[in-house]
Amino acid sequence: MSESRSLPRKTPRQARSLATVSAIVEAAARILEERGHEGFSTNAVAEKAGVSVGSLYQYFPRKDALIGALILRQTMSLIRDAESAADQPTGQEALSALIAPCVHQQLERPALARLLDYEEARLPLDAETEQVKRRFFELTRDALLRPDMPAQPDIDVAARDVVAIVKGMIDAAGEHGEEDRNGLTLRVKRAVIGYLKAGSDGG
Amino acid sequence: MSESRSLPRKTPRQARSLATVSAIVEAAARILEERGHEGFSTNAVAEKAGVSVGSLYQYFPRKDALIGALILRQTMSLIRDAESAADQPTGQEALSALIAPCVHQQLERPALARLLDYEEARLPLDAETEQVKRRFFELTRDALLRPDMPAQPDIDVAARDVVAIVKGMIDAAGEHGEEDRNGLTLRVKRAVIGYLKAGSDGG
Amino acid sequence: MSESRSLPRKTPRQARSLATVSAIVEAAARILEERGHEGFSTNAVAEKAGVSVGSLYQYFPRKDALIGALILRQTMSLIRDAESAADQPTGQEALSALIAPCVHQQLERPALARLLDYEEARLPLDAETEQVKRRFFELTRDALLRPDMPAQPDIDVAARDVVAIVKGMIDAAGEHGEEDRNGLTLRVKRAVIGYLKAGSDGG
Amino acid sequence: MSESRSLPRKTPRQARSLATVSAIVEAAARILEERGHEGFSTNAVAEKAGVSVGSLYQYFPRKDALIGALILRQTMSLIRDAESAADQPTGQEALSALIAPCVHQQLERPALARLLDYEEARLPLDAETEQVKRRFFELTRDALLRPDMPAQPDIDVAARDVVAIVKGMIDAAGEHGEEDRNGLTLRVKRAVIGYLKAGSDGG
DNA sequence: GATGAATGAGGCTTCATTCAT
DNA sequence: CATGAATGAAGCCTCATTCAT
Repeated sequence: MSESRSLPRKTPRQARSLATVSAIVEAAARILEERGHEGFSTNAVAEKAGVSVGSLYQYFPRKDALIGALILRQTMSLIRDAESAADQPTGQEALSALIAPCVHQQLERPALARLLDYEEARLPLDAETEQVKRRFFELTRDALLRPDMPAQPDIDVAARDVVAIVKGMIDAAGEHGEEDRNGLTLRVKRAVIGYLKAGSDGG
Repeated sequence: MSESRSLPRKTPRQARSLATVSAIVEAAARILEERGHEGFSTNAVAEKAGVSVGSLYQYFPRKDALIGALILRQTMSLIRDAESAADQPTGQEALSALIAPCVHQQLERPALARLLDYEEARLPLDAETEQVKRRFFELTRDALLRPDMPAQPDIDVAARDVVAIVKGMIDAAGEHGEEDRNGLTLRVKRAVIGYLKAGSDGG
Repeated sequence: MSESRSLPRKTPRQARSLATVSAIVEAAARILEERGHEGFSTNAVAEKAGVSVGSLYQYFPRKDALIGALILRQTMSLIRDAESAADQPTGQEALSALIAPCVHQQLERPALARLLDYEEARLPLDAETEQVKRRFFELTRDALLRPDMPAQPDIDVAARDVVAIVKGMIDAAGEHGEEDRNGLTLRVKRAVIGYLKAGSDGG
Repeated sequence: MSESRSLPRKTPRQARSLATVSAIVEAAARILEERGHEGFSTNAVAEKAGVSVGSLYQYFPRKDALIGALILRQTMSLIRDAESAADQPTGQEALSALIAPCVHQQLERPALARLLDYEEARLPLDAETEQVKRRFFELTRDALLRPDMPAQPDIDVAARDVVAIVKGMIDAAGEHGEEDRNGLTLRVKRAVIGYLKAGSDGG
């Protein structure tokens, strides 16, 4: 609905266009990582993608749309992995299935993750992205409602807090250059469980 | 003592200039809040501060120095309040004394806090700021070492995680428009305690 | 081949841009002549060239590059004419063939010549310009080595002095508003011959 | 008459002021040498002179006046030494007495000399400076009129050419980093004599 | 007279965006 | 559709000059 902000101005029909679009998006990611916000210019992205600026503007009506597309790409990639949480037998396992992809994505490209985080807060996101993000929240909420999880007085607040804890810890780890994904995943899960337990008995 | 990045290029000698400097810093804060990064221009800051750009550059050698000064100001303000943690009889109370000022600062000016957070990661901080930040970390570490706190296998990791949890939760709250400071403080503390307990018995 | 200081940042591929580039260079020359260093601004040059500043910066990465290109243009123009010196049968004629183009260029646009002279000393020249200048020196040296020229104890010193004398006299003439090119050429040649004769017999 | 351009706005009566003025002028010289035109700012000069900008403007109404004063200082210093030419018994000796101070001044501070040369051409000089320069020209003319000098068809043209030759050679030497003053003086004299001889017999 | 804080016009340069080819 | 030259508003920053203290 507010598509003008981040969706490609024209949905690519041909394979070539698809390839172009994803080359551009990946180039955007790389420029962002390598040069930060300061060096993130449409010309730089086009050059790295091996296309002309004109072509870039064929698919992305404005600079922000590039970031929007990037956010969508990363968020969808995250949710694809996180969906498996729904299939886990226990809450504990569901939680792990949620945290692991987050850790993975953050430590895979920490600089990118951090920058996109910032952008997510700044930019008006398009409907699709919002929906994907909502889905992640729901998965979290559902995991917390599993029978093996400590009961929470307010499940929405709990879910929000859990997401915040996960985000906060993982982000700090990325910034700190941490590389032990399993260790980090464990610590994050421990924190979440600790929070849930502490909250279940009236806090 | 002096750091090219964020310290005033000229230490103000006259009363007039002291006023100018703080007017500029506060103007920078306001512009950042109201217009975000995009609208944060030296001219805008100077105008809002009621001085000329020239004056601004008399005290801040480059645009980034404004942000640096702002970060220092906020960090020092935080630490001033947080120092009381050292005087608390118990770890529990020390923890509260640490969390409360964080919550206060974040909810007081959420947009500003979030933007400065981003800048802290991006900018090379001057020595003074680094030291103040280290001090906050030490206060946290000391609190966790109190006898009434669950013992941690690695105190530094624990302290870092605690800081990350606090930051993550408070930041999310600010973004979400939360206003109940006491409630938030309690939830954060609960999360921290939960994490510490979960961590003390080997996870 | 490429030199960051004065070569166009982008080699023009289309006919359009070739025209743009030379329009810019000529505009630079004119602005320099009409307004001197003080009035030599990129905006002024762009305006006089009838293009936008952006276009100017598309081809010249910095202001100095404009001057560099101008120096190269003038030096190449000079050498093109001076090359005929190599074909002259006698040293006397070769000398004339060297001096005449210098006089021509200086009196054609005296203000420009003088300013560029100053810039040549100030700016780091790119490889191509250096080479062209070296070529001029070699032509001079070769002329002095002809059999009809008085033998010199140190041919390099002699060549350098001759170039200095020529430059000094012509520059002064330009500054003085002299217009009689033939007269000037003769006087300069006389000075050079006088110097060479005086130097040949041990000084 | 056109005093506004370079004379101190107020003639210093007190010893202290005199000291201040010459400190400023020398500071100007140093800044010019060390940082060239680009770094030559009134603030830099004031700082190096150890006075405030305000004080500088007390004595020099505008930036150019600094350069004007510097030119005057150097020119007067030159003429002071060159005056001895008038006392020499022969033209040959008078010529040497003229050339030597030029060589001295140029090689003493080559960068400064070259920059001032450029300024002399650019700036409207005040009456006093003009007069001092004229005096140098007269000394040269008189030397050429001595009986032991080759007769010249046009004495003014000859004097101008001689000055140009001297300037050209000495300047090139300074630029080239030459340090042998005696050798240079001899070569310059040889060139001048050569020119004069060549000119005396109708070319 | 001296000081140095303040001014603000103006110069350099970038970069999102358009559009002729 | 692709290209890349062109645009020009806008941002950063300097520095000659003034003036209140």
